[in-house]
Amino acid sequence: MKELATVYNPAEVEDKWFEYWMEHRLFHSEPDAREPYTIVIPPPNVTGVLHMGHMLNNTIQDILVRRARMQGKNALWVPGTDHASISTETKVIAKLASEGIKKTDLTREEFLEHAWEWTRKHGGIILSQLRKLGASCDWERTAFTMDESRSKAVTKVFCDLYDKGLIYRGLRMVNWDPQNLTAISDDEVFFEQEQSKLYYLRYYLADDCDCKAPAAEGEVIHTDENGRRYAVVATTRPETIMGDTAMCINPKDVKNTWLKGHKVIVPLVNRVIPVIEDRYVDIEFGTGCLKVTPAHDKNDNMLGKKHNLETIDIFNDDATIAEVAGMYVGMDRFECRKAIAEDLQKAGLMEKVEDYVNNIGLSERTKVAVEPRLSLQWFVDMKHFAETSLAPVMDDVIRFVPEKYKTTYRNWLVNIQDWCISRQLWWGHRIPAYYYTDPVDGQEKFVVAETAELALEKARALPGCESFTAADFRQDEGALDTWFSSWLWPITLFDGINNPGNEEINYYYPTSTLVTGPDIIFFWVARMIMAGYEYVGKEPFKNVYFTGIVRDNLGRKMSKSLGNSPDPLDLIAKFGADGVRMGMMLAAPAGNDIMFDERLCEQGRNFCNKIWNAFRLLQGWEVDAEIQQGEVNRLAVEWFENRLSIAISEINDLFEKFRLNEALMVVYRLFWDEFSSWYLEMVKPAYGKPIDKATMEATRRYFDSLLRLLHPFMPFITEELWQHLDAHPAGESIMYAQMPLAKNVDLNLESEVRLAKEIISGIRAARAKKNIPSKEVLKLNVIGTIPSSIHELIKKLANVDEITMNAAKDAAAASFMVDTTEFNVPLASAIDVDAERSRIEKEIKYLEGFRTSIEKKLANERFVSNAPAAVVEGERKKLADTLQKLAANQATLDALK
RNA sequence: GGGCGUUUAGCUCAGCUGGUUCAGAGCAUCUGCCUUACAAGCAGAGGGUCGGGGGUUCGAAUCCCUCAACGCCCACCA
Repeated sequence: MKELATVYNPAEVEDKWFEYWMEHRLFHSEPDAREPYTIVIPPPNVTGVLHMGHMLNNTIQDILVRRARMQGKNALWVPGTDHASISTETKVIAKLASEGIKKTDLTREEFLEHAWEWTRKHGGIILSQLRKLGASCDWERTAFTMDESRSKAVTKVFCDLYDKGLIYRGLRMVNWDPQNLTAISDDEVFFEQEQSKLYYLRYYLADDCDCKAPAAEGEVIHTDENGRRYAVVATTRPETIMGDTAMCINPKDVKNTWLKGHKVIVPLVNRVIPVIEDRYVDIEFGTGCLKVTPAHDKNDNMLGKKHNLETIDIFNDDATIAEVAGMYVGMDRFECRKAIAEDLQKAGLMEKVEDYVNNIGLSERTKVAVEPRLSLQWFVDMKHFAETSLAPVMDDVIRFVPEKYKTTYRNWLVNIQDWCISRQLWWGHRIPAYYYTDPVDGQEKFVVAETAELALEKARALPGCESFTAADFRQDEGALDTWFSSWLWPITLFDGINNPGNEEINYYYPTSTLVTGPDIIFFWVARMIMAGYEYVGKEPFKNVYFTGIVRDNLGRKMSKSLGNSPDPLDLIAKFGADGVRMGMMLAAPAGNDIMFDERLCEQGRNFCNKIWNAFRLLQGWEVDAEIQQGEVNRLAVEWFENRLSIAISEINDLFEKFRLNEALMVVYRLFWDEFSSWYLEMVKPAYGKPIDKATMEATRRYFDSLLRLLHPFMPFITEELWQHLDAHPAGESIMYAQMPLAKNVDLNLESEVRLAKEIISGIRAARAKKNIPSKEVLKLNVIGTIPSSIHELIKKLANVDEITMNAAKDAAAASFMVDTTEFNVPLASAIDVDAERSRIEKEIKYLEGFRTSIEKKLANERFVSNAPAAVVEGERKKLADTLQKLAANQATLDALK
């Protein structure tokens, strides 16, 4: 073996091993007799770039999948990308715009060609970045939500749900994105506070002449300088007055009873509208008068339906004022607001304007204010799905980690709204609805079918349509919401829609664990559960692990706009993939946000180096088969076996609870403290001396076990060293080495070595305090006894050449206590009597206080009678120990005087 | 407006159904060491009245009430 550098260099080994894993198809899985362990990747946007959120998410998935693989399961992690309908279309439009091409200049086919080109060019970048991280996905299975197989399934499901009556087409209020010119679902709208104005508008009575009755008690009647009466309406959107078709008051509103049964005139527009009454109106808000614009507000629309009001849609698709408005035509909605406000002012129709903070809905993608709009769209009836998908989560058939998200999930399901799935976009799965004009009644109708041919067939069966040809049909121009394909992901990856009951879906489904962010619990997680029960009759996954949000060290969310998100690839270049993985995981408490700091990666890198150097050490040892295993080595070997088992049990438990950061910390400390700082020091031969065979073999075995435990977290360095440790035939990998199992623990041995370690630390502390070099050999006097089995160990690690038990107290020695036993280290130089005395006095004071508190407790009749016997017994033992310690300290103090 | 969560050492977090000296870990800090695996290291040390207040209890970081700060989700009264 050639000499290894003193510093681990990740760049030299990472690509090499990834290629090795790929070359030998070690990530690949096929159904077999083993228990499956399946993870499907939350597909990142096909044209996206890897960010820290992906890093965290995918590191966790990789850890789970690698561990499962090493536990003998048939582990499969399926990668893929999402076509991200709106996001990608927006990007393509922007790219075309930069070339001076407008989407409207292109045909659907031309546009899609550009989009595919863009996808081919940028798609897969993110997947290759994941490889850098070491992601052990079965890359041969890489899927795309819009590839042939997935597309076919999406269309099939649409038709099936339509046939079942669970998908319908209807005119509904939807959230309209006037930039992308498409409807979006409720979940794609986010709200932001905005500093705006509340405009108070005058609505004159239309029939003022016959209602001059004096104001009744509590009435608030507005009258202008000419004695004409008017109502005042407060609105944030004066530009919608052209769409007003009523004014509404609360029937219980005393202020406004004088308006009942009258008609008012819409300012500027001069249209006469009725005053209606509805309890919906908040008496306290503004003046208690609400202008009703059924075409442009969800609640107004509800009122419109209830009171049979006319609906005037005054906006074009792009939220400019439409022809029907009759004024301000072509003007942008916000321009129009300004213009109208001015005109109202000039016309004396503006009572006042107040500053007002309100929440406005913005489109998640374009950040443009959403326009509530009546529109013919396709919806999924969610009531049915809500019924099937609530119980499994509440009953932990599907386990949510952390559990708190069960509540979130339930709240959403019980208030569920129908899902608007149509988008006026081209990039996506085209809606398989075909429109035609019915020759019988001349009405526009449609058929839903998987293909145009089937649609034609279906239509020909209808009366009067027997002679239809393809030319009589027009396919719906819209595409489906991206999530309408994502919700099938765990099924379509195994072809479970097109080919139900096939071998793969039967084997890999339900998948084991889904790792994703809580931000898409509704978009994706909930809907996958719905689709899972609908199409496979089983839950899509057994566990859902929700990761936190990655924040910077100031607690700010990492984002492109803030520029506080490091480029993951830069981090990998700097610290190595293993270092970055470890840095992320150290900071990722189960279910909480992670406060990421580059220094964590530094810690990861340092750890790699520690592992590397531990390997260099044992690699340098020479074995002499002739020499016998000494007492110290025998003890050390047995003891570390114990430590390993204890740690393995802890790790198993932590993994079960998805507390991966804590599991990592256990391995970290096992390797660094127990193995490197203690075990290796225990068995390390003197310089230039050989080591016995038994110890060497045990040590190599332990190192091997440690590498296995570490491998899920740090795949590269562990593979590199595992391959160095022993010669393996080509194609073998630590990836398939079995995870070590816990053995029975010898508690007696454990406590003996713990005692030895504390004594050694005591001696080292005495050295440090007295500035005694570690090379200087000392003696140890025990004022009492310790097991003889640990004498040699103490001598070796504390550099002591003689241990005397039952020794007399020596006032001139440095002293310390472990448990109730006192130890003296005789010193050549005089000790500082004053300092020593004051230290002991302090100790005595503390012990006295402690004693008093226990005595008080034991003197308390209610404690003794109420507390469990074991607790009382424990207190008695504590008291006895304390008294013993006090006596020892007092004796030392006396001797110093 | 409704719901959920967080608050423990300088930082990031553990502390389960109250009770073993329970106040812990890692990092950072300080002191001493270039000891022939590793200075990206070794050895040692210091550091917190567990957000505030009240209550239950023999006993509270842990249970209850209340207040405060921060964060997230849902709703969206014009």
